[in-house]
Amino acid sequence: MRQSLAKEPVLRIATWNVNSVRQRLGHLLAYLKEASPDALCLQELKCQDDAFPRAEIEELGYNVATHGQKAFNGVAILAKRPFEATRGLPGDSADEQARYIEAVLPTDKGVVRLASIYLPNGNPAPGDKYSYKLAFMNRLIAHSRHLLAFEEPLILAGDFNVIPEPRDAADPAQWTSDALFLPQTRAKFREQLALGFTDALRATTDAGGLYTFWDYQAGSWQRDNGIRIDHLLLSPQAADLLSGAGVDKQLRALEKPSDHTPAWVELRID
DNA sequence: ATGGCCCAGTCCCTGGGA
Repeated sequence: MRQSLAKEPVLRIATWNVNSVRQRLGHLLAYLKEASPDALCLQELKCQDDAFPRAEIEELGYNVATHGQKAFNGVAILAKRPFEATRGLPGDSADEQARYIEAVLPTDKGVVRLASIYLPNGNPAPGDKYSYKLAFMNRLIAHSRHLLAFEEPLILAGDFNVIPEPRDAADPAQWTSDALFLPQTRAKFREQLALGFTDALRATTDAGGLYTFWDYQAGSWQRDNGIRIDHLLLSPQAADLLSGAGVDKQLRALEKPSDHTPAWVELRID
C-alpha cells in the first residue's frame, strides 16, 4: 500500500475482482465507506443484473452500471457522479460473456473515460480457452486504438489475468506454462502497452512483491505467494495526471475474502 | 510433504477459477 502525498484535488479510481458481489457485499460496502473511491470497477460479479445489490450501494451515494450474467463473469462500474455506460467489448457480436463495461465520468475538468475489464483466464493453454483469451486481447487492442484517438484521460482497469513480468510473481517458476504468464500472453500485453498506455503501478515504483491475487489454495496468502494481475492502464492524457497508485492489500486478510485485492490510482484534477 | 479453496447452480456433484 502506497499513500498519496497529493494535497491538491484528486480523482481516486480503484478496481477490484470481488469473486461474487453477493458473497462480498459486506466487504464491498466497508471498502466504499473507508476508501471512498470516486469510481470503482468491479469484476466477477457472478450474478445477473437483477440480482446485483444495487440499492445497498446507491445508499452510500454511488451511481451503478452493471453488465452481469448468470453464475460467471460480470463487470460493473460504481461512481459518485452520474455517468453514461456502454456494455460489451466490440469485435465479436457472438461473444456472450459479460467481461467489459465502459463509462464516461464527468469531473470538474472535463471527462475521464473508464473501462472495467475481466480478461479471460485462458487456461488450459493451448486450447479453446487460450485462443479466446488472445482473441479478447486483440479486440481490446483494436478498441483501445479507437478510444486513444479521442485524446482523453482514459483508464483501462480490471483483472487482466496477465502477470506482466517475473517481479510480478512471488514464484515465477510456478507460472511458466500458465496462461497468465506464457510468453505469448506477456507479448500481447506489451503490445497493449505499446499503444501508449502506462501501467500505473509500475509508473510509481520498480519494487517487486506488489501483488493483487493470492490463491485460496496451498496457504498462498500466509506464504505471500502472490501475483500482480489486476492493472490500471493509463492513456497519455491520464498518465499526465498521475499522482499515486497502490494496492489495498489488507482486504485479503479479512474473513471470507476475495482472492483479489483492490488496486487504485489517483489523478490530479485541479 | 509440493498439497492445502471457493463460488454458483438445482446442488451432495460439476464446471470454473488462477
